[in-house]
Amino acid sequence: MRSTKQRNIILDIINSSYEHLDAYGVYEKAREKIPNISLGTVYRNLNSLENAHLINVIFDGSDKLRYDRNENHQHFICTKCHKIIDIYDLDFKNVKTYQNNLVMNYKIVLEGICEECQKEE
Amino acid sequence: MRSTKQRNIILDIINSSYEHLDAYGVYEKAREKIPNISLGTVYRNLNSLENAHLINVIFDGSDKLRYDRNENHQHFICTKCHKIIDIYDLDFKNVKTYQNNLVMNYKIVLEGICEECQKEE
DNA sequence: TTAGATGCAAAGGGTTTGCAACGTC
DNA sequence: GACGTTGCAAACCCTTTGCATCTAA
Repeated sequence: MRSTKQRNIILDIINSSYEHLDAYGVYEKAREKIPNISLGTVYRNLNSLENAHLINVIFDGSDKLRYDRNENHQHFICTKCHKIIDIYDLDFKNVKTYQNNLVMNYKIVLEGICEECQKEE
Repeated sequence: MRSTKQRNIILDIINSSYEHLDAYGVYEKAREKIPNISLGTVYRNLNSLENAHLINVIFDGSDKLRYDRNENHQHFICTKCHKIIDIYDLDFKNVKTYQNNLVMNYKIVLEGICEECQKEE
């Protein structure tokens, strides 16, 4: 993965933002630095940065994906307005509320390479 | 939420399946019971069943959503082939592998209603 | 030099939606 | 009878992709 001006700026935008931007939000911020950057470039870089584990994707329950710093923390996501709240102090025993947010359920996902895919190539 | 033949069958398909079907997969199975059911009806019911917390949505990293029983368990998701493996015995301390699957990272999401949305209506 | 990256625009495709007819309560 | 639900098809819109050009290494 080469280092390009576009890729560096996109990574910097995500690393310095706490807004959990979607792809278009990243695009808008990137245009402030590179006015003629294309949305396709933003999408391609978001994908490659995520594959390289340099950023994270969040599915917030809406129809678009959102992007986040690669930093050890968890999320509360509102199922009504899709707000994402960072959690740095998760106490996982009997979480019924987090701060003043009502927790209805939780999801834990382990991500990785399955047994079959490890065998390939 | 009314009880309809379509909705009952869709719920039954998900409750009796361990395949983590996507919407089209649910549609195909539903057509075996109701040949003229429409894909729109499947989508609408998947959404309303999920809002009612009767089923769960899984984002597997591909471009489509997948649906799952509402039962207390967790998932391993392969980032290459998007296979989903049910986890019933998660030991959350230092998970580097789950069975023979290589775990690269994990995500914990609490879902619920945020403080602001609780005030509305 | 050359393989990967970009800009542009069009295509793709999963999901949503408008509407008339239907079914549930 | 009122209103939620369905079937159908079209629209939506987020995301991907083909291609010529550019650029990092």
